[in-house]
Amino acid sequence: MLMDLAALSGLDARDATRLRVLQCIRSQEEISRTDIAQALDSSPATVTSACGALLEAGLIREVERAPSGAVQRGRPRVMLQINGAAFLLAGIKIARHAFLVVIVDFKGDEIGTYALPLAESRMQADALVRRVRTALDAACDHLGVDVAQIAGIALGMPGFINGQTGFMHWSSSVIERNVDFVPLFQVHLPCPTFLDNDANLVAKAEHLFGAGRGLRNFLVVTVEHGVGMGIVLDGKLYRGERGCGAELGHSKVHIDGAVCQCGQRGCLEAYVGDYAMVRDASTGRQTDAPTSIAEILAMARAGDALAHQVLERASEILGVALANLVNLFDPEHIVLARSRPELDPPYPDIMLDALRRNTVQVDAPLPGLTVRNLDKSMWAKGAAAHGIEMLSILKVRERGAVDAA
Amino acid sequence: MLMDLAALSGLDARDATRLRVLQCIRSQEEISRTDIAQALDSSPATVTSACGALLEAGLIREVERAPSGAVQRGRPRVMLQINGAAFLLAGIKIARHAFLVVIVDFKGDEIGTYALPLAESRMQADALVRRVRTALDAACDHLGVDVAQIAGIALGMPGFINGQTGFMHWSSSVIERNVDFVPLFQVHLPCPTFLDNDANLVAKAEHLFGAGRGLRNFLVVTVEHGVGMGIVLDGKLYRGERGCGAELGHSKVHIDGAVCQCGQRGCLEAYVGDYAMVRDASTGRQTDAPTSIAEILAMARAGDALAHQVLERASEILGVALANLVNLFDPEHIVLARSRPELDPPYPDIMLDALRRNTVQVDAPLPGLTVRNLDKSMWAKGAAAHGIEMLSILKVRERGAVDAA
DNA sequence: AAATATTATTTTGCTCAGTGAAATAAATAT
DNA sequence: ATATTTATTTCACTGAGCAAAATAATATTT
Repeated sequence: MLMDLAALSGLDARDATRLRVLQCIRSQEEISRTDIAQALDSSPATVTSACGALLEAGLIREVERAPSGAVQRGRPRVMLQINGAAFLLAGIKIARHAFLVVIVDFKGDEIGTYALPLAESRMQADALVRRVRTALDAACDHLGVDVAQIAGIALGMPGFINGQTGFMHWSSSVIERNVDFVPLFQVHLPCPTFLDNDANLVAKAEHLFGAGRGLRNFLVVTVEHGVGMGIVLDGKLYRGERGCGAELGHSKVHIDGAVCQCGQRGCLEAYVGDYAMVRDASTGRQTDAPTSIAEILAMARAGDALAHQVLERASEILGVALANLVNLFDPEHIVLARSRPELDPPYPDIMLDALRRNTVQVDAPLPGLTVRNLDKSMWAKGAAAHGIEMLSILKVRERGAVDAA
Repeated sequence: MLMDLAALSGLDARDATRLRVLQCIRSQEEISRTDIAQALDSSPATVTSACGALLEAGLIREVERAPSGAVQRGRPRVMLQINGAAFLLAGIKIARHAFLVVIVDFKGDEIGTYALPLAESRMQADALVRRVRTALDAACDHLGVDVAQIAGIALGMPGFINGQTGFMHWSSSVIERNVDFVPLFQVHLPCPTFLDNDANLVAKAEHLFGAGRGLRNFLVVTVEHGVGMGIVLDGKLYRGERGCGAELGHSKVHIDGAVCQCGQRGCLEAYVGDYAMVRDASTGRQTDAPTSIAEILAMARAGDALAHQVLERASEILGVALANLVNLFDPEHIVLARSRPELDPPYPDIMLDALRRNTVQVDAPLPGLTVRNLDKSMWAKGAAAHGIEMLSILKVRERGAVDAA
């Protein structure tokens, strides 16, 4: 229901069932065995046995409190929920100028965050992994957590990365190309470590904890310095054949249009990315050129025509880009995550209007749209979500091994 | 491997296995049991039993002829292949001015085609289904096939259609909206009948018989009057949440661009669709306005600047649109199916160049591109492909029921 | 308070798809 | 002819998931 289970390596049918049950529980705040059976369309007997294993492993727990709402006749259902205390996990976003660490528990609740500033934005893979260790230790120290309690680490990084294998084809944060990080993780890090593209991880966070909870088809569009996208289709992340799809930021919105940081022309992010808006709003100014979206907004508010025009155009183009996504993917929902500050009126309306005017009209309502702030911890939380998912698999499998012994 | 089997209604595990084996055989010209076991990653025992059922049902057959190539030691493998004679099937494309019927056998080989011209391009659902019956009878008559031999019918129609349920939300060929065709089929047609969107069906045809054979992620782009797209992800057709995705023709390539037949502006097909090119190449001409792509090509060849410019622009825009698809979907392969006539040099190169220049650069090679002629029978063949797939399911299940008795 | 009704969960015995190992089949090599 | 090799089939078994029966825990009725 939530993830591609069959594709997970070395997971037998029983583990897959347990995992499905675990994810069903996670997708609700709390749920009874009967309801799980119904949700997964399987027999109560199967659910009982899977829950037994999960309880024994400490991954879930029974809730004492009576279920709220109208009291029913008959034996009351026992609600199950994720046992947050099962273990801790570190999500780390490899950003340009810092490593952002968030420590979460198994339920996804945040224990705390920590940022390790960086001098250089690109480094050798080996040095990067050592730095991750430094960041982890510092974060634990800062938050009063024993590093030994951390059961897993998940890293989010821009670039083309195969999240299943931990192989990085290219990243703006790493000097080398084509690096297999797995051996590096094994040498330098104290626990299982996972790596994936950062936009994918935000999609995963939305899928597990956010607006995408329980949805099968939705998109996450991230707008900050550049523009990224995560695609969830059929309940699982779509990565493309070579692992380099979802490059919305470099889809073309104009023939021979504005120059992009990638060197091509007419890329979406060359109009709506932070850097592009700053650049465009600075054109022709000798002094007082804006250096951030906040400054452009302030200037527009103060009546500056160019600033207004840049914001207006970006809003419209982003609306059109979202409309194109609706036309192509027809998703259930789109999450638009953009960095602060939020845009003032009338810009959001310009975007929504462009979205509406450019989607194919059918009877069915448009997909839902959630606009949310993409703060730094969101990225790291996405990494954590990925880690939770991967660790769930490990733990369930581990438990299976214990059973067998 | 080839299709979402679990999603098929009422198909138990055994039927699903048989179907997987059947599709594995279909995906190769011929294949031995051993190789099937390897391809499906299952045991030879399982394959033996599945093949037994399929042989008994007459859906496959053993090939007598010794396998070609170097003669091996040991017991020679017995090659299996689809038994084309298992049954016949009619694929029917509901086009604007005609019903195009193609009769194929179970292997997908064409028995023959037939076109029934239509006076009106839109009609009531009921009348349409009656006409389908007329077309079927006429086609069988014309091709010397007994209608009773036809085991299934598949219809392809433009519009928003749920291919699983046979429910049509909207179609340009039908006057009503929101029609459930299943009861109509039951009343008027002599055998199981399936309905789907036409671009999806072309994708299916490519998947079963064409350039998409054995691929998991590929796109089919159709360019004729308008622009359509079929998306195959993870081995199955992606239809979007509301069944109205893949509207590539109405994705926007210009803000406030050319007017499209859908009423919006800047749609891809308002630049590269046949109607748009004819319109644009006619602009400002009092006489000798072209009425077809062939005429525009002839004019360009004769040195007409406007005709050349229209062709050049359409080629470039189509290249950019394809690049955007690569950037978003990162498919294994793209099939570009366009109606005759083929474009002369330099237009294909302009398109390819635009494609290359606008895709995100990674180490991995670009997805493959097949440009193919989209003749009328292709659509109908797509319908037939869909019908074969659905009928395979029915037949396999039927056989299961016989076994049980 | 006891009996009854109702709903949730667990237990039990069974089914059946898929498997590994052994048997068999069909060819080549010696 | 016999040994070797490879493909396929047979057979006994495993194990996931299920239906039905049993049990548990509650509310309602008598």
